[in-house]
Amino acid sequence: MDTVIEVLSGIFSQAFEKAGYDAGLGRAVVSARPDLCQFQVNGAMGAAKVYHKAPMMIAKDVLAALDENEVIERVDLAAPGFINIMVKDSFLCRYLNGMLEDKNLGFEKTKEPKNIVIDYGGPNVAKALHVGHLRSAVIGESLKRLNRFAGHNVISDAHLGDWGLQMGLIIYELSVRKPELCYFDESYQGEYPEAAPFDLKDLEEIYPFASAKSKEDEDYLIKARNATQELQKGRRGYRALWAHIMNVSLPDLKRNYSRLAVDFDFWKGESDADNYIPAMVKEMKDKGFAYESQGALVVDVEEESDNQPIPPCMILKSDGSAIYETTDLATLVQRKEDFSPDRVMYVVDKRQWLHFERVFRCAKKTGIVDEKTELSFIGFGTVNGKDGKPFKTRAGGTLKLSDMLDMVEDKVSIKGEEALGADEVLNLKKTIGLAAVKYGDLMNPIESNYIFDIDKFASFEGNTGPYILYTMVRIKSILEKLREKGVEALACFNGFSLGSERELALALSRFSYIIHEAVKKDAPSIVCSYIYETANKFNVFYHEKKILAEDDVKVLGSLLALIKLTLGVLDISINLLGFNAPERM
RNA sequence: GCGCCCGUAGCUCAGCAGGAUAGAGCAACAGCCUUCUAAGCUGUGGGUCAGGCGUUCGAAUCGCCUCGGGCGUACCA
Repeated sequence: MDTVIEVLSGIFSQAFEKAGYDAGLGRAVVSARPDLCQFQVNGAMGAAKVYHKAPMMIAKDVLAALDENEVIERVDLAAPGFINIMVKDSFLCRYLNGMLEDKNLGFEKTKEPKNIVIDYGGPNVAKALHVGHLRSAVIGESLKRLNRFAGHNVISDAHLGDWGLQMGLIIYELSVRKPELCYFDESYQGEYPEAAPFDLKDLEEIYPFASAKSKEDEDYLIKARNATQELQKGRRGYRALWAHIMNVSLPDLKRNYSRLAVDFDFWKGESDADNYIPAMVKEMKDKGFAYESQGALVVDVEEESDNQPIPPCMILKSDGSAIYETTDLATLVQRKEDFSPDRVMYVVDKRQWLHFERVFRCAKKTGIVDEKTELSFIGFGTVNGKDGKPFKTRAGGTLKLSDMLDMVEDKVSIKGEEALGADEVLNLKKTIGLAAVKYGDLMNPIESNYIFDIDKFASFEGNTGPYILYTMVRIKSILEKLREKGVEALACFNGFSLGSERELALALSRFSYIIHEAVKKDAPSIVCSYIYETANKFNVFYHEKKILAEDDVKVLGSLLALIKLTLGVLDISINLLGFNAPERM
């Protein structure tokens, strides 16, 4: 199904063309003045410049050229050249009935599916997920779902941070604490123990400790770097420790992501790129791209058009070990082999812009990816605390993601809790809390910083995830009662009696357009504003009309269709955002 | 230094391929539950869109400048 905007744009483009103007001027948009019209076309004013003619004259020409159709109820002209459009209720009903019959509510999948790899999550192993990891996970998951819904073939990859300095830091710190372990004995020839010499709690303490120490103690940092290098070169004991770290850490990461309803097709990491590094480096050298500079191996990526100095892309550090540019490049080699992607999206902190700019340039320059492969940097803003600085707990530390979720869930109070089973209450808290957190994040444009205020997140009033869920639960409750009355089959749009009903219907008719926009712009926030508006319009209508009290069968059919479609729109939308609604709350 | 981002209501933020009267939420105040869940709905107050200049019939939106804040700027990720 074409979207309503497309239908109107089609009609007006034809009219512009027929009247002798450029067809592109006929683009319709949703009205900025709902008191005057439902849609508008502003092309007459744009055309005035090009055709040296008064906008109103052009608008009149267009009006005269308008073909008869079953869509438009009325067109008004307003100074200086606005074309204001009202559509026929009959058209709207036909359109909405079409949506109702389709499982995707009239949304058309792309005719040119792409292979898209989305790289998000990016957790460091051996380090608890904290609120800083929230955005990548939540945004990436939504972009994955949006692109899949749009018909693309999407592969999600967590891209674990498991090969860099953080591993060397842990290994070195362990060697300081427990030098007697066989892993550090280079002459050791036997099998290493199956059990790790540490547990999750130890790891969560060791990494921050080592990381902090390396920033103060240069000698310590050098030793950690050495450990990193030896790990990468394949020192047996270190590889064994690395495997222990992975085994201890990964299940916990998976638990955490699962709690966020975030899942990955692949849990590959930087370490998986390791096998691809030697050949990649050799090729870059052979082709003359990579050269030695200050002891390190680099590829120049600066371009003439740059308005700032762009440092070269570092392929190997001066000690020969890999840096995150190396692993990101090698990962592109791996992804090309495994998935031949048309597009690779990186959902990462926007402060990493320059890093990815260099990686992308280097990948294209050296032919790791071809020119037409789209490499997208989806940089998100920082999560700040109330003070406007990167979020910290009151004690000054980072807040663990799981603790944050616990806090939000604790603040969810369920009405009539006594009447429900303990399990249901628990599930409700999880469902509502997750909606609050995800919606609270996704409603912000990706690139914006936002202030993470736990009280605000848990307040659940106004424009929040729980508001959307609450609206859906209201609809489900009515539908359930109508099911009991056995009238559910009547659902069919055949007209509108109330203004609020038509308002809601118009909002529903925009569903496909909104999803297309969100996909095109990589912007889940567009879906959030849309469902807030839709839920709000439903609630206005809800207060105005007692659906269960309606006796007229035809009217009831329309009302039923309206709320069913509202639920459908909200349901698909929140699923694309990455959360679900309960049956009651 | 160079570059990028931001500055819109008391607070937190939308809006920015120029378009009509700049929108939400929170907070404040006033209403609405014998009737489908009040986590809701209605209304009121609140703005030199940081400031200046320019382009345009029209600028929060585009360009230039100034002021304020944040971030980035080869061996962390």
